[in-house]
Amino acid sequence: MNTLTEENYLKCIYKLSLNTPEGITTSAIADEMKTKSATVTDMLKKLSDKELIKYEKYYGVKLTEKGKKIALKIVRKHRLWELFLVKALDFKWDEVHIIAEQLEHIQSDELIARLDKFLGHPKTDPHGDPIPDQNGKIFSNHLIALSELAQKSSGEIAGVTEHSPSFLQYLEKSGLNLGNNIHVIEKHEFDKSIDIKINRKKNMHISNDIAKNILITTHEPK
Amino acid sequence: MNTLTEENYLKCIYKLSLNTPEGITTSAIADEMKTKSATVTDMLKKLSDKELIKYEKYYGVKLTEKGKKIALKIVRKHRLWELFLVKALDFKWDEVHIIAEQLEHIQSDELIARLDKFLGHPKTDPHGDPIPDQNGKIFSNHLIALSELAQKSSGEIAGVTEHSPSFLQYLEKSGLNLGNNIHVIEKHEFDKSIDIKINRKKNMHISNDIAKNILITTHEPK
DNA sequence: ATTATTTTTTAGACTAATCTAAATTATTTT
DNA sequence: AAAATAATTTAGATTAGTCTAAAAAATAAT
Repeated sequence: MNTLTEENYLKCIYKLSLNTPEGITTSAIADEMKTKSATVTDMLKKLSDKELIKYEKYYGVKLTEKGKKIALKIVRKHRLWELFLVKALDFKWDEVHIIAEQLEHIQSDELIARLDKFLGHPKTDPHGDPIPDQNGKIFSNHLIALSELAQKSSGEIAGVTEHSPSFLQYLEKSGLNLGNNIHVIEKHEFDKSIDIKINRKKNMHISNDIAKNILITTHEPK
Repeated sequence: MNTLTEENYLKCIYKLSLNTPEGITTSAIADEMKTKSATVTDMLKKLSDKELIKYEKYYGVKLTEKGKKIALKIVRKHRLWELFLVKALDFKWDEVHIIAEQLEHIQSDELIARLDKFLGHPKTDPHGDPIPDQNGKIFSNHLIALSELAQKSSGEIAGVTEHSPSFLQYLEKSGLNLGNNIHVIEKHEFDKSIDIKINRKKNMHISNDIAKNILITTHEPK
């Protein structure tokens, strides 16, 4: 079994590997974990001894299959708990992250299996992120950022790439919710802001900073 | 905030104080925590510095009001989570203790409040133990051990004082469930075993070892 | 292609929680 | 009441995770 800290490092490395497939740097991990590089180096040695990562000094780091499996299990637990908090306990989607960061470390395979069943074997969490299955497989329904959607075309909001409460609260206030249909009316060249129509009703103007953090599917979501 | 280990010591001291109101001994704690007396002594100093216990060398230990409040909050969380596991996730009552020991340390007052609401503000956990309220108040409906119930009198099963899976599984197999009506037909002097009738139907003979771990209320439980 | 800068690692130290062994205090026995 | 026994505390060591400061390696700049 791994310690809570080890689990958090694995999760962090997995998360970083989504954007940088090769050689995650020590400083990137230190940054994400809000700790110092020296601390990270020590932990990398430990994880390497356990064969959870492949680590070469001064080069960078990559999860092994074993490490990836553990990381995906933590992600699965995190997302199932987030959905539970929203669905069963009526939390709002911007309030659940911190609590799920604790719950994701509870050790019990039976518990995860039953939670999954309780929620009806969901495919995505409250932010639209896919929930890995028991084997760590992720159902990916190739999404694109709203900022990349062509003018005059449509899609549904399927997720977000930014999870801060302030961003999520902004979306909520603006009526931009998971599953909403979005039609791009016009894209403005100079600042990359766009005019959109939500659910064929409400018109709205949003900045590129917002648009690039909203994920769109051109098929039915969920 | 207190560490997980500190929380477990407080919970342990609280638990022991129910049977031994004054001066919990170092060795009793070491026994319960499955650790060594020297380790306990160190922790007692630490908890004493934080004013969570009153500690006098070579004498023993007692929770302060502050310490008791924290202990009761952990007990509250433990019992709410146990009930959640049984009610919502269909766990059996002998499977929930180990998982609840982890869940009880999740830090979020909002989470407890919502869990409590989700469960309908319950008064007792799946073992019949009372759930302390937000202020740490425990509703006590003065229970007696089945072994103390007089011959020819009746009551309902309201709880247990032993939580091991083997004991709970035995009860289940025998049809001795929370809320069942028990009538004492005869008490045998030589081995203190008793003959009972369950729910005015099934007759049964049980040993004193079993009877003394079953709690009875003479009024309606719950 | 040297030099300067940045990144990474090593070395040494600290805290929390634990242990064993030795010393101290309390309790029990005779 | 003194000796024997049991319980408790102290002393010193260990492991996990963290830090700062210094050394080493890699990268960037002139």
